[in-house]
Amino acid sequence: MISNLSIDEQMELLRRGTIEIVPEDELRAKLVKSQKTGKPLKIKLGLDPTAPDIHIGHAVVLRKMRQFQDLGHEVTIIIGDFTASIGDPSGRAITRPLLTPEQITVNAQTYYDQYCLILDPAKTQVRYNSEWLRTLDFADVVRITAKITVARIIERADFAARLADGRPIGMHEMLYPVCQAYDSVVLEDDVEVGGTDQTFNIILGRDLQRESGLEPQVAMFVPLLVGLDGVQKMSKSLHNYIGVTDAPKDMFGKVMSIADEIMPNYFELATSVPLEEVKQIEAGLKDGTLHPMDVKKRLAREIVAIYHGAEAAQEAQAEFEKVFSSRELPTDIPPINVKQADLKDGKMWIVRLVSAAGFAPSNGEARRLVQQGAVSLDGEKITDANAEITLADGQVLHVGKLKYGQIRIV
RNA sequence: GGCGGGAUUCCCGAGUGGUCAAAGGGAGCAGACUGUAAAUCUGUUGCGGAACGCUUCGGUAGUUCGAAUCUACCUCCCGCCA
Repeated sequence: MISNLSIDEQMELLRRGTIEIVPEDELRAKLVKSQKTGKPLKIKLGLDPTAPDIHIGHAVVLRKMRQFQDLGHEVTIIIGDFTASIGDPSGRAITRPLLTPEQITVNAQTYYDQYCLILDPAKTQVRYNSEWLRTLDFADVVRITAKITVARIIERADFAARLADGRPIGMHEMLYPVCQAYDSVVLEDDVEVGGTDQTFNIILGRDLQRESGLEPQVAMFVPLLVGLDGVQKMSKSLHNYIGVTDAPKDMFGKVMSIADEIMPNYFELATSVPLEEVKQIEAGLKDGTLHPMDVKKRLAREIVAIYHGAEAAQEAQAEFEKVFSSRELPTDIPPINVKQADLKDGKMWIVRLVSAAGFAPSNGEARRLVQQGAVSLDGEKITDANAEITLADGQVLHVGKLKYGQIRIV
């Protein structure tokens, strides 16, 4: 059912959190046509099944897709299983390693499970681009690539940069945007949504559709969500992400660790808090009537609630306040199993305990942590790296700020 | 195909025979201060129950009392010319 909201209202909704819609009047025209004919628009989203975990940065795009679905349109997810064997050069300074078919299958399944948290499965179609790309023969490839010039390809920012710096570009990498553009030709989609790193690829899709006699897709760009470090884009490989399947308390904690300055950004991109309210919050932060920490707690609640529900969000906040504000022990402390056989007269070397608990990757690291005062047992700090500690069931080992474990002698 | 340049630790990057587990910066980790924010300060960042012990400077084989540093071959990358 196509929404009967006015086109202006729809545009208003869809514009939220986008950087650019190319071109905006074409989107409007498509919406008008769809409303008149009752025929839903086809919205395309390409996913590269490389990182098996979806984080709230990806969610920005997915949530935009969800809006389209709520307005009655249809989403097609393209799992780039074929293109993953090329490796998306987007934003990459170096050539990506290739994935095996097995990895791709596993990742694609994980993806599916995760984006169902955001999208409406009933209005989501999933296609694998190997379906059409694998069957092309070399003559087809020549015919397609003949429509694109080399100058056009190397004007792409990351290629240009690599060229200038003397870093290698594989010929196959130039084919990546071509494949993605060809997906749009096959799909005959109306709109493609993507992060700004997809600018070139999506625009190329427009060109190739036009060249192929189709009505070109509208390109919608959403900003890349900045990661927890506040500097680089959120990404799994940079370890600065919040996964959509993260436990509520982890999600909450991660949000609390972001820089104050990026809060408005997160409100706009990662929550459904009305834009007007976001503006008020921003103003409140500026004139000091709102305390940044309170605002951040609200933000954390909003985000956790999207993926785990409001109740879990409340609990996560309570737990957070308990552990970090009141400095009490967390509710659930994972056990550290210590074998009776590893004890000598009931004692264990502190360094071994820390590394055996998995709190340090090596004894050297564990030793350092002890010496730097990061380790305590039952609240008592241990700084002697040679200490032999008498262990008992139920003692709580605390390392650094975040790591807790409860001794269990087995 | 010809000629030239290059590969160092998580990243960048110094290091041209011993004083090199390898400067400096980034990033990370820990501590202090805090709001698990930022900023700042301090310490730390190959392994090892730690001994000047072991393993590391693209790979292999050498030269040498001694190699990240010299030689040969190999692999990969870059540039210019064709």
